[in-house]
Amino acid sequence: MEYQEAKDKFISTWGSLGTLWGINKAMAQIHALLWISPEPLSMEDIMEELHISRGNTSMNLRQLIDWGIVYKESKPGERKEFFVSEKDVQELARQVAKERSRREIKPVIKVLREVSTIPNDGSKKTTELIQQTKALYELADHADTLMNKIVHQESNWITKTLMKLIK
Amino acid sequence: MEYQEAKDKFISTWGSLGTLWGINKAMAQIHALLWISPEPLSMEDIMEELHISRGNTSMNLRQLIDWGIVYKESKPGERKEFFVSEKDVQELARQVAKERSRREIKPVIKVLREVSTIPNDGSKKTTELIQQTKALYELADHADTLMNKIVHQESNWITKTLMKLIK
DNA sequence: AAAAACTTTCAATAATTACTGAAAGTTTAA
DNA sequence: TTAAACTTTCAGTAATTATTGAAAGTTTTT
Repeated sequence: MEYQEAKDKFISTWGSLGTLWGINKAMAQIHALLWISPEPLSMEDIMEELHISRGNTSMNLRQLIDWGIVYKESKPGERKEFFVSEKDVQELARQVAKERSRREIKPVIKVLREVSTIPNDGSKKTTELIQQTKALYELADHADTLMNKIVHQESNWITKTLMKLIK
Repeated sequence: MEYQEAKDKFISTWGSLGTLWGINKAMAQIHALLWISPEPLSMEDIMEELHISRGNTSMNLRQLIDWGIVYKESKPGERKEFFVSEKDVQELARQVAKERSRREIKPVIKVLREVSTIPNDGSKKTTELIQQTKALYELADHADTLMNKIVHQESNWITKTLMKLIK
Protein backbone atom coordinates (compact mmCIF):
# COMPACT_ATOMS: atom_id res chain seq x y z
CA MET A 1 0.00 0.00 0.00
CA GLU A 2 1.43 3.36 -0.92
CA TYR A 3 0.73 6.87 0.32
CA GLN A 4 -2.40 7.85 -1.56
CA GLU A 5 -4.20 4.61 -0.87
CA ALA A 6 -3.28 4.68 2.81
CA LYS A 7 -4.42 8.27 3.10
CA ASP A 8 -7.78 7.59 1.44
CA LYS A 9 -8.31 4.57 3.61
CA PHE A 10 -7.61 6.49 6.79
CA ILE A 11 -9.88 9.38 5.85
CA SER A 12 -12.78 7.17 4.89
CA THR A 13 -12.45 4.94 7.95
CA TRP A 14 -12.23 7.89 10.30
CA GLY A 15 -15.25 9.38 8.51
CA SER A 16 -17.47 6.39 9.08
CA LEU A 17 -16.27 6.04 12.64
CA GLY A 18 -17.55 9.55 13.24
CA THR A 19 -21.15 8.76 12.34
CA LEU A 20 -20.95 5.96 14.86
CA TRP A 21 -20.65 8.36 17.74
CA GLY A 22 -22.65 11.35 16.70
CA ILE A 23 -20.20 13.33 14.62
CA ASN A 24 -21.08 13.63 11.00
CA LYS A 25 -19.01 12.19 8.20
CA ALA A 26 -17.75 15.46 6.76
CA MET A 27 -16.64 16.72 10.16
CA ALA A 28 -14.73 13.53 10.89
CA GLN A 29 -13.13 13.50 7.44
CA ILE A 30 -11.97 17.09 7.70
CA HIS A 31 -10.41 16.22 11.02
CA ALA A 32 -8.71 13.18 9.53
CA LEU A 33 -7.32 15.22 6.66
CA LEU A 34 -5.88 17.87 8.95
CA TRP A 35 -4.60 15.24 11.39
CA ILE A 36 -2.23 13.80 8.79
CA SER A 37 -1.41 16.99 6.95
CA PRO A 38 2.08 18.36 7.65
CA GLU A 39 0.96 21.83 6.52
CA PRO A 40 -2.01 24.05 7.42
CA LEU A 41 -4.78 23.76 4.82
CA SER A 42 -7.08 26.40 3.41
CA MET A 43 -10.79 26.00 2.85
CA GLU A 44 -10.13 25.54 -0.85
CA ASP A 45 -7.67 22.74 -0.12
CA ILE A 46 -10.16 20.91 2.04
CA MET A 47 -13.07 21.32 -0.40
CA GLU A 48 -10.94 20.00 -3.19
CA GLU A 49 -9.49 17.02 -1.34
CA LEU A 50 -12.80 15.83 0.06
CA HIS A 51 -15.10 16.98 -2.76
CA ILE A 52 -17.46 18.82 -0.49
CA SER A 53 -19.08 22.22 -0.84
CA ARG A 54 -17.91 25.48 0.60
CA GLY A 55 -20.88 25.71 2.96
CA ASN A 56 -20.37 22.23 4.29
CA THR A 57 -16.68 22.85 4.85
CA SER A 58 -17.32 26.11 6.64
CA MET A 59 -19.94 24.69 9.00
CA ASN A 60 -17.98 21.62 9.92
CA LEU A 61 -14.75 23.52 10.47
CA ARG A 62 -16.60 25.69 12.90
CA GLN A 63 -17.79 22.65 14.79
CA LEU A 64 -14.28 21.23 14.96
CA ILE A 65 -13.09 24.54 16.36
CA ASP A 66 -15.94 24.44 18.91
CA TRP A 67 -14.76 20.99 19.95
CA GLY A 68 -11.33 22.49 20.49
CA ILE A 69 -9.47 20.12 18.18
CA VAL A 70 -8.87 22.38 15.17
CA TYR A 71 -7.38 25.87 15.12
CA LYS A 72 -7.41 28.77 12.68
CA GLU A 73 -4.03 29.99 11.57
CA SER A 74 -3.07 32.89 9.35
CA LYS A 75 -0.02 32.91 7.15
CA PRO A 76 1.78 36.22 6.76
CA GLY A 77 1.09 37.76 3.39
CA GLU A 78 -1.86 35.44 2.72
CA ARG A 79 -5.36 36.80 2.88
CA LYS A 80 -7.24 33.57 3.47
CA GLU A 81 -7.29 31.55 6.65
CA PHE A 82 -5.64 28.21 7.17
CA PHE A 83 -6.58 25.40 9.50
CA VAL A 84 -4.51 22.97 11.53
CA SER A 85 -5.57 20.19 13.85
CA GLU A 86 -4.38 19.54 17.34
CA LYS A 87 -1.58 17.07 16.70
CA ASP A 88 -1.04 15.56 20.12
CA VAL A 89 -3.05 12.38 20.57
CA GLN A 90 -3.28 12.83 24.35
CA GLU A 91 -4.63 16.31 23.98
CA LEU A 92 -7.08 15.10 21.33
CA ALA A 93 -8.34 12.40 23.70
CA ARG A 94 -8.69 14.93 26.49
CA GLN A 95 -10.68 17.35 24.39
CA VAL A 96 -12.97 14.64 23.10
CA ALA A 97 -13.52 13.27 26.60
CA LYS A 98 -14.27 16.74 27.88
CA GLU A 99 -16.78 17.56 25.17
CA ARG A 100 -18.53 14.23 25.34
CA SER A 101 -18.91 14.53 29.07
CA ARG A 102 -20.41 17.97 28.72
CA ARG A 103 -22.70 17.28 25.78
CA GLU A 104 -23.85 13.75 26.45
CA ILE A 105 -23.07 12.31 29.83
CA LYS A 106 -23.88 15.24 32.10
CA PRO A 107 -27.45 15.71 30.77
CA VAL A 108 -28.16 11.99 31.13
CA ILE A 109 -26.83 11.94 34.68
CA LYS A 110 -29.11 14.81 35.55
CA VAL A 111 -32.19 12.95 34.35
CA LEU A 112 -31.09 9.74 36.06
CA ARG A 113 -30.69 11.56 39.34
CA GLU A 114 -34.12 13.17 39.04
CA VAL A 115 -35.83 9.93 38.10
CA SER A 116 -34.08 7.79 40.70
CA THR A 117 -35.02 10.12 43.55
CA ILE A 118 -38.79 10.27 43.14
CA PRO A 119 -40.67 9.29 46.31
CA ASN A 120 -41.24 5.57 46.60
CA ASP A 121 -44.92 4.76 47.04
CA GLY A 122 -43.99 1.16 47.86
CA SER A 123 -45.45 -0.34 44.67
CA LYS A 124 -43.44 -2.92 42.81
CA LYS A 125 -43.10 -0.87 39.65
CA THR A 126 -41.98 2.30 41.44
CA THR A 127 -39.46 0.33 43.47
CA GLU A 128 -38.07 -1.24 40.31
CA LEU A 129 -37.87 2.11 38.49
CA ILE A 130 -35.95 3.64 41.38
CA GLN A 131 -33.63 0.71 41.84
CA GLN A 132 -32.74 0.33 38.18
CA THR A 133 -32.26 4.00 37.39
CA LYS A 134 -30.20 4.42 40.54
CA ALA A 135 -27.85 1.67 39.38
CA LEU A 136 -27.43 3.43 36.04
CA TYR A 137 -26.93 6.74 37.78
CA GLU A 138 -24.10 5.38 39.88
CA LEU A 139 -22.36 3.80 36.91
CA ALA A 140 -22.70 6.91 34.75
CA ASP A 141 -21.54 9.11 37.57
CA HIS A 142 -18.43 7.02 38.17
CA ALA A 143 -17.62 6.98 34.47
CA ASP A 144 -18.05 10.72 34.22
CA THR A 145 -15.90 11.39 37.26
CA LEU A 146 -13.20 9.26 35.71
CA MET A 147 -13.43 11.17 32.44
CA ASN A 148 -13.13 14.49 34.19
CA LYS A 149 -10.20 13.16 36.10
CA ILE A 150 -8.54 12.34 32.80
CA VAL A 151 -9.35 15.76 31.40
CA HIS A 152 -7.68 17.55 34.27
CA GLN A 153 -4.56 15.43 34.58
CA GLU A 154 -1.24 16.02 32.96
CA SER A 155 -0.98 14.90 29.40
CA ASN A 156 0.37 11.39 29.58
CA TRP A 157 -1.68 10.28 32.57
CA ILE A 158 -4.06 8.42 30.27
CA THR A 159 -1.45 6.14 28.80
CA LYS A 160 0.25 5.56 32.11
CA THR A 161 -3.03 4.66 33.79
CA LEU A 162 -4.22 2.42 31.00
CA MET A 163 -0.89 0.63 30.99
CA LYS A 164 -1.12 0.04 34.70
CA LEU A 165 -4.58 -1.45 34.39
CA ILE A 166 -3.70 -3.58 31.42
CA LYS A 167 -0.72 -5.46 32.73
CA MET B 1 -42.55 13.97 40.00
CA GLU B 2 -44.59 10.82 40.19
CA TYR B 3 -44.25 7.42 38.61
CA GLN B 4 -45.65 7.92 35.13
CA GLU B 5 -43.77 11.15 34.50
CA ALA B 6 -40.50 9.69 35.76
CA LYS B 7 -40.96 6.61 33.62
CA ASP B 8 -41.67 8.62 30.46
CA LYS B 9 -38.71 10.85 31.13
CA PHE B 10 -36.37 7.92 31.58
CA ILE B 11 -37.58 6.17 28.42
CA SER B 12 -37.30 9.22 26.24
CA THR B 13 -33.88 10.23 27.59
CA TRP B 14 -32.52 6.75 27.16
CA GLY B 15 -33.99 6.72 23.66
CA SER B 16 -32.21 9.86 22.53
CA LEU B 17 -29.00 8.75 24.18
CA GLY B 18 -29.14 5.69 21.96
CA THR B 19 -29.06 7.63 18.70
CA LEU B 20 -25.97 9.37 20.04
CA TRP B 21 -23.95 6.20 19.92
CA GLY B 22 -25.30 4.29 16.98
CA ILE B 23 -28.27 2.49 18.45
CA ASN B 24 -31.62 3.59 17.12
CA LYS B 25 -34.29 5.22 19.21
CA ALA B 26 -36.77 2.37 19.22
CA MET B 27 -34.11 -0.12 20.26
CA ALA B 28 -32.96 2.05 23.14
CA GLN B 29 -36.52 2.75 24.26
CA ILE B 30 -37.46 -0.91 24.28
CA HIS B 31 -34.41 -1.56 26.39
CA ALA B 32 -35.35 1.25 28.77
CA LEU B 33 -38.87 -0.09 29.12
CA LEU B 34 -37.68 -3.60 29.93
CA TRP B 35 -34.95 -2.29 32.22
CA ILE B 36 -37.49 -0.79 34.60
CA SER B 37 -40.24 -3.34 34.19
CA PRO B 38 -40.64 -5.72 37.15
CA GLU B 39 -42.40 -8.24 34.89
CA PRO B 40 -41.56 -9.78 31.53
CA LEU B 41 -43.37 -7.99 28.70
CA SER B 42 -44.94 -9.39 25.54
CA MET B 43 -44.62 -7.88 22.09
CA GLU B 44 -48.12 -6.47 22.45
CA ASP B 45 -47.20 -4.79 25.71
CA ILE B 46 -44.16 -3.13 24.16
CA MET B 47 -46.00 -1.99 21.02
CA GLU B 48 -48.71 -0.46 23.13
CA GLU B 49 -46.45 1.31 25.62
CA LEU B 50 -44.17 2.83 23.02
CA HIS B 51 -46.68 3.25 20.17
CA ILE B 52 -44.54 1.47 17.64
CA SER B 53 -45.46 -1.11 15.03
CA ARG B 54 -45.22 -4.85 15.28
CA GLY B 55 -42.45 -5.02 12.68
CA ASN B 56 -40.37 -2.38 14.37
CA THR B 57 -40.75 -4.09 17.74
CA SER B 58 -39.78 -7.45 16.35
CA MET B 59 -36.67 -6.21 14.55
CA ASN B 60 -35.36 -4.19 17.46
CA LEU B 61 -36.00 -6.93 19.99
CA ARG B 62 -33.91 -9.20 17.83
CA GLN B 63 -31.08 -6.69 17.86
CA LEU B 64 -31.24 -6.36 21.64
CA ILE B 65 -31.04 -10.14 21.89
CA ASP B 66 -28.04 -10.09 19.52
CA TRP B 67 -26.37 -7.56 21.80
CA GLY B 68 -26.93 -9.99 24.66
CA ILE B 69 -28.86 -7.59 26.87
CA VAL B 70 -32.42 -8.88 26.42
CA TYR B 71 -33.68 -12.45 26.73
CA LYS B 72 -36.75 -14.32 25.55
CA GLU B 73 -38.79 -15.96 28.23
CA SER B 74 -41.83 -18.19 28.01
CA LYS B 75 -44.53 -18.33 30.62
CA PRO B 76 -46.15 -21.70 31.26
CA GLY B 77 -49.62 -21.83 29.78
CA GLU B 78 -49.03 -18.77 27.57
CA ARG B 79 -48.56 -19.17 23.87
CA LYS B 80 -46.77 -15.91 23.16
CA GLU B 81 -43.21 -15.03 24.11
CA PHE B 82 -42.16 -12.58 26.77
CA PHE B 83 -39.03 -10.49 27.02
CA VAL B 84 -36.87 -9.43 29.93
CA SER B 85 -33.73 -7.33 30.04
CA GLU B 86 -30.50 -8.13 31.75
CA LYS B 87 -31.03 -6.42 35.11
CA ASP B 88 -27.49 -6.24 36.46
CA VAL B 89 -25.85 -2.95 35.59
CA GLN B 90 -22.36 -4.48 35.67
CA GLU B 91 -23.36 -7.18 33.26
CA LEU B 92 -25.04 -4.61 31.02
CA ALA B 93 -21.85 -2.55 30.94
CA ARG B 94 -19.81 -5.63 30.12
CA GLN B 95 -22.04 -6.67 27.27
CA VAL B 96 -22.09 -3.18 25.80
CA ALA B 97 -18.30 -2.87 26.10
CA LYS B 98 -17.86 -6.24 24.45
CA GLU B 99 -20.14 -5.48 21.52
CA ARG B 100 -18.73 -2.02 20.94
CA SER B 101 -15.22 -3.38 20.90
CA ARG B 102 -16.18 -6.01 18.38
CA ARG B 103 -18.30 -3.82 16.11
CA GLU B 104 -16.47 -0.51 16.20
CA ILE B 105 -13.05 -0.49 17.76
CA LYS B 106 -11.56 -3.67 16.33
CA PRO B 107 -12.21 -2.74 12.68
CA VAL B 108 -10.73 0.73 13.20
CA ILE B 109 -7.64 -0.70 14.88
CA LYS B 110 -7.12 -2.99 11.93
CA VAL B 111 -7.15 -0.08 9.46
CA LEU B 112 -4.91 2.03 11.70
CA ARG B 113 -2.38 -0.77 11.87
CA GLU B 114 -2.40 -1.21 8.10
CA VAL B 115 -2.07 2.49 7.39
CA SER B 116 0.58 3.16 9.99
CA THR B 117 2.85 0.40 8.72
CA ILE B 118 3.19 1.39 5.07
CA PRO B 119 6.81 1.81 3.93
CA ASN B 120 8.17 5.27 4.62
CA ASP B 121 9.53 6.85 1.44
CA GLY B 122 11.06 9.63 3.52
CA SER B 123 8.74 12.38 2.30
CA LYS B 124 7.26 14.77 4.79
CA LYS B 125 3.66 13.80 4.09
CA THR B 126 4.31 10.06 4.37
CA THR B 127 6.24 10.55 7.59
CA GLU B 128 3.36 12.59 9.03
CA LEU B 129 0.75 10.03 7.97
CA ILE B 130 2.69 7.23 9.62
CA GLN B 131 3.43 9.15 12.78
CA GLN B 132 -0.12 10.40 13.33
CA THR B 133 -1.92 7.16 12.54
CA LYS B 134 0.53 5.27 14.70
CA ALA B 135 -0.30 7.50 17.66
CA LEU B 136 -4.01 6.84 17.13
CA TYR B 137 -3.33 3.14 16.75
CA GLU B 138 -1.57 2.98 20.09
CA LEU B 139 -4.30 4.89 21.89
CA ALA B 140 -7.10 2.80 20.36
CA ASP B 141 -5.23 -0.40 21.09
CA HIS B 142 -4.75 0.50 24.75
CA ALA B 143 -8.40 1.47 25.09
CA ASP B 144 -9.52 -1.76 23.48
CA THR B 145 -7.28 -3.89 25.65
CA LEU B 146 -8.73 -2.16 28.68
CA MET B 147 -12.27 -2.83 27.49
CA ASN B 148 -11.54 -6.48 26.95
CA LYS B 149 -9.99 -6.64 30.36
CA ILE B 150 -13.23 -5.31 31.78
CA VAL B 151 -15.27 -7.78 29.79
CA HIS B 152 -13.37 -10.74 31.14
CA GLN B 153 -13.18 -9.74 34.79
CA GLU B 154 -15.52 -10.66 37.57
CA SER B 155 -18.64 -8.62 37.74
CA ASN B 156 -17.79 -5.80 40.13
CA TRP B 157 -14.26 -5.19 38.89
CA ILE B 158 -15.48 -2.17 36.94
CA THR B 159 -16.76 -0.30 39.95
CA LYS B 160 -13.85 -1.25 42.12
CA THR B 161 -11.36 -0.09 39.51
CA LEU B 162 -13.13 3.14 38.73
CA MET B 163 -13.37 3.88 42.45
CA LYS B 164 -9.68 3.33 42.87
CA LEU B 165 -8.86 5.71 40.02
CA ILE B 166 -11.27 8.35 41.18
CA LYS B 167 -10.10 8.83 44.71
C1' DA C 1 -54.39 -31.68 8.56
C1' DA C 2 -56.62 -27.49 9.23
C1' DA C 3 -57.12 -23.50 11.92
C1' DA C 4 -55.61 -20.36 15.35
C1' DA C 5 -52.04 -17.70 17.59
C1' DC C 6 -48.29 -15.71 17.17
C1' DT C 7 -43.58 -13.83 14.84
C1' DT C 8 -40.72 -12.39 11.05
C1' DT C 9 -39.68 -10.29 6.74
C1' DC C 10 -39.43 -6.69 3.51
C1' DA C 11 -41.06 -3.32 -0.08
C1' DA C 12 -43.04 1.04 0.32
C1' DT C 13 -43.04 5.30 2.74
C1' DA C 14 -42.07 8.60 6.27
C1' DA C 15 -38.88 11.09 9.09
C1' DT C 16 -34.51 12.70 9.88
C1' DT C 17 -30.16 14.38 8.83
C1' DA C 18 -26.60 16.14 5.73
C1' DC C 19 -25.21 18.90 1.76
C1' DT C 20 -25.32 22.34 -1.78
C1' DG C 21 -24.83 26.76 -3.81
C1' DA C 22 -25.93 31.28 -4.25
C1' DA C 23 -26.81 35.45 -1.67
C1' DA C 24 -25.51 38.12 2.24
C1' DG C 25 -21.87 39.31 5.25
C1' DT C 26 -17.10 40.59 6.54
C1' DT C 27 -12.46 42.01 6.15
C1' DT C 28 -8.52 43.85 3.79
C1' DA C 29 -6.30 46.44 0.07
C1' DA C 30 -6.06 49.99 -3.19
C1' DT D 1 -15.22 54.33 -0.24
C1' DT D 2 -15.07 50.96 -3.59
C1' DA D 3 -13.71 46.69 -5.05
C1' DA D 4 -11.75 42.34 -4.40
C1' DA D 5 -11.03 38.29 -1.61
C1' DC D 6 -12.71 35.60 1.28
C1' DT D 7 -16.32 33.36 4.84
C1' DT D 8 -20.84 32.44 6.64
C1' DT D 9 -25.66 31.60 6.44
C1' DC D 10 -29.67 29.22 5.19
C1' DA D 11 -33.64 27.73 2.18
C1' DG D 12 -34.06 24.11 -0.85
C1' DT D 13 -32.81 19.49 -2.06
C1' DA D 14 -30.56 15.11 -1.74
C1' DA D 15 -29.19 11.12 0.84
C1' DT D 16 -29.71 8.29 4.59
C1' DT D 17 -32.03 5.90 8.12
C1' DA D 18 -36.15 4.35 10.60
C1' DT D 19 -40.90 2.77 10.53
C1' DT D 20 -45.01 0.75 8.96
C1' DG D 21 -48.17 -2.83 7.80
C1' DA D 22 -49.53 -6.55 5.26
C1' DA D 23 -48.07 -10.95 3.47
C1' DA D 24 -45.39 -14.97 4.39
C1' DG D 25 -43.63 -17.94 7.84
C1' DT D 26 -43.75 -20.75 12.10
C1' DT D 27 -45.49 -23.23 15.92
C1' DT D 28 -49.13 -25.08 18.67
C1' DT D 29 -53.68 -26.76 19.39
C1' DT D 30 -57.78 -29.23 18.17
